[in-house]
Amino acid sequence: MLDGLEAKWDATWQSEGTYRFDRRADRAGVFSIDTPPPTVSGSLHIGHVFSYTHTDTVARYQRMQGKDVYYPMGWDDNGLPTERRVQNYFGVRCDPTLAHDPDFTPQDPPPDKPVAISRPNFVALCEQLTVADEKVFETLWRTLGLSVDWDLTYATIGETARRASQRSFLHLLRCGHAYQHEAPTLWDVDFGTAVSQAELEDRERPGAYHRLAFAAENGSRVEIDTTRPELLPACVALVAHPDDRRYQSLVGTSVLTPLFGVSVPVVAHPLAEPDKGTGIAMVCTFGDTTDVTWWRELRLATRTIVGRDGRLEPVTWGAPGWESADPEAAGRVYDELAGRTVRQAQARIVELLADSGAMVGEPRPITHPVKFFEKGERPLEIVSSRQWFIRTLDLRPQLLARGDELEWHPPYMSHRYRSWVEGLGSDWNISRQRYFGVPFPVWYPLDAGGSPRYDDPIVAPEDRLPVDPSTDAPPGYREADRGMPGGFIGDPDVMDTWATSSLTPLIAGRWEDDPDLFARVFPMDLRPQAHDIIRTWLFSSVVRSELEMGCLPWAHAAISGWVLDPDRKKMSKSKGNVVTPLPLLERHGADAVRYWAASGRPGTDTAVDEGQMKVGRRLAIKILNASKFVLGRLGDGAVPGRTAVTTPLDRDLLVRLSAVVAQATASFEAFDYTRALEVAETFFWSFCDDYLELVKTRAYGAGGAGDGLGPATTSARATLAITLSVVLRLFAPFLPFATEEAWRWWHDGSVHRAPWPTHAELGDPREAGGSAPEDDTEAATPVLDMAAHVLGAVRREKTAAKRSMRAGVERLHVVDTPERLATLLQAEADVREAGGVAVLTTEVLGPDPSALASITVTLADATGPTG
RNA sequence: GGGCGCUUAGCUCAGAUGGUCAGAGCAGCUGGCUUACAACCAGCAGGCCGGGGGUUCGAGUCCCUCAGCGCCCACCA
Repeated sequence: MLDGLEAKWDATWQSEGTYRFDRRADRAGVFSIDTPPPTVSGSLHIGHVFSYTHTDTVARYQRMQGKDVYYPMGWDDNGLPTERRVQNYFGVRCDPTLAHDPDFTPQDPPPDKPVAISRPNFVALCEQLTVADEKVFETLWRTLGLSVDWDLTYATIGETARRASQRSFLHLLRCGHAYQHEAPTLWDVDFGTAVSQAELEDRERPGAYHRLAFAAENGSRVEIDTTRPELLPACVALVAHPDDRRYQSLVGTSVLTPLFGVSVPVVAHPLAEPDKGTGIAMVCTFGDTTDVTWWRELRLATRTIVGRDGRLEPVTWGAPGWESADPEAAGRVYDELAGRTVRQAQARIVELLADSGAMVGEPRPITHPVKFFEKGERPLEIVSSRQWFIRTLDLRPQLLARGDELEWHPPYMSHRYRSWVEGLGSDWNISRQRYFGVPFPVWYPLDAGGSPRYDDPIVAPEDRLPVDPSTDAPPGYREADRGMPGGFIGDPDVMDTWATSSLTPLIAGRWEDDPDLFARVFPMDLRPQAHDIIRTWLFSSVVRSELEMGCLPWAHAAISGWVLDPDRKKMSKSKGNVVTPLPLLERHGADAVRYWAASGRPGTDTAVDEGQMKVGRRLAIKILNASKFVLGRLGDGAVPGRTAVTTPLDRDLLVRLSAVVAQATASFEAFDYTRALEVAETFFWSFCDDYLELVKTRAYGAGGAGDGLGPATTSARATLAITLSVVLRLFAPFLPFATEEAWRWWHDGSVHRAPWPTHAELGDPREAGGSAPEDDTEAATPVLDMAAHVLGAVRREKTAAKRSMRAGVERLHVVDTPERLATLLQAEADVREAGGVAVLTTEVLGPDPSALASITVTLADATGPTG
């Protein structure tokens, strides 16, 4: 019954342009969504389906509310994940020193040993592969029924995105918000690139304290603890807390490093922790970020030894900056270390220290947090390099204010943003020493000696963007001048992937490329995203919008949770517990999977639950069945309207439905799609179980034939039609396929373009029936509740007697208050029909306070009555 | 070390501003081929709302505290 609906309606929606953005609306009439561009080089997993469904329910709701929904789809294809995938897929590696080869084609099958190719060739392969990946994603999204306008797609490596990234960078450069700086940089030696604070993660790693003895001027020994003895040659000071009495007399003096005999000052700084190790620490250039702080604030010397490849670089002991009490001895020791990785060097220097007697005791193993690039496998090193930065530290007050201004769903997610902004330690490093990314649109002139003048960059003209300085020549130069003395070189770096992703509100809105469109969609209404990238994507987007536009990029941030595996464990490739969505979609259908996704509340981590999907599938089937049934009762004539609803039971149902509409609407306005689904579902099941059973017969019409229908029948038919229409629309955001199918059985257009139901549309059915409009507050026991109550008693009795639901009831005797009995009698005929009751008698509850209401059911052809 | 969230029937979870709030759905059990629906329907059973203390006439619902679980952040000596 459900099978095949996905393909059928996807094709119809596409051909009818159901989700096409129509740019006639002004900003107030538009609901714009800054859709997260999924990383296409990653594998599809169920988490994508989860959060994108959340957004889609909101998009569909807004569309039905009459908003022109701007719902584009981006593909995040720039950056490291794509590079890695291309290297493996084609068996290539990028060598930026090579020239572009226009005739290059990748080998098939890929060679065992990677072929070195130029950056333009490499980028072309990246583009080729991502296009194929994007097709796979689009197919999945369309199967899932995302109401995206598929004419509005962009890629983060695409021309629009490159132009926007470069243009914004040039703006920042002009205003001084971007700057270039040679400084200690967190460096991944395997990827050969700098990384930013946002891409770090701490991992607990085993290490060891090594206690080393330095020689003080007075001949005594000063002992420090270090986990990185291999950095001893890079030691530039010892540091203690200013209040630490043990070391106060040493501060201001110098000590000699063991093995290398370098004289280093003993200094004081409040960051030194008296109870950590011996309370006095060795400062190296650079072992960790605290070293950088000390080095910068105390203006210490610079002696760097770790190179970009993670190995110790050669050093000339005795040369300026490398003075030693015994340069020859220092040189001999250092020769043992140079060229080794930090790990190898550590093993060797520990032996040398032990032999020299400078090691105090044995190394003491500990575990401690070590900084890693989140995608990396080796601890980060800190090396000195030239990088581009965006000033974020100075911006903190504005960023905090913007965070308060943004409406967070759920609200507590704002804490993560706040704590991130408050904890910022450095400006945002946006340059990466990689290849598949947006290049910096600058060149550097070469002086007569062929050295680049970095402080005098040549900036690309904005009307030429996007440019690639590795293949394009700057204004006033010819390509032949590249690399020649007096010529130029291009900036070799590309931007951090977040430097582009942070502009998605601008890129998706076609900022400056299409100012008319941009004015209609920006600032966007909604940024949906997961909570793990608040510090990266959300944060950086706020930064860029603040600097570029001086406002928030969106009004609302809807933060979705993660999908956990069925055992509630976080899914990860390494654990092998990643759930792929396609088999689930095939097994249960898109509506069913969407139902499961929508049952995950905003911000809540949710486990994959096929049981929920089965429930969703059942609901979708029920909707089709109930629709078929209702439509079958409506007869051939015109469907009567709301004014035909006169029967108390029917009016009661619509009152209840009106409340459901109000709740669902309020929930959607608060981005609580789960609640909206819940209230619709609860109503729908009771509608099927009780109301449909009660009016089944009446809706047929007594004599059946044509024009002789009584008002009771007309009332039932009107109620059924109105309710079905409203219910289908309430479910449309969640189950777009089943609702569309049922809707088109009796409508021409799409349910997804139908107006969202309103209270006004349902009206006040009491009023329509001409009775007691003031009755609202004193509804007493609604007719439907009373009828369902009695019907339930009849069912219970039949079940207890192990009889069929079709079994007749000889006599039904109800004892209750006069008010409740009166309510019941308003639906007497329906109750009797639904229960198969021959005789219904009532008895008013006596004044005796101990008297109890009761229902006595006497089954036909059966034994003992009970109550 | 700081912050945030969670702890309610076997399972997954609802329970605004404290007073029909002890709920739903799965699973379980008992029945029924009821002319919309057997991938269905009807019914039943199920919990001292993590522990302790407090505020209140009254607390899953507010405050304090303890214990687990999860996540985010943090300067690697």
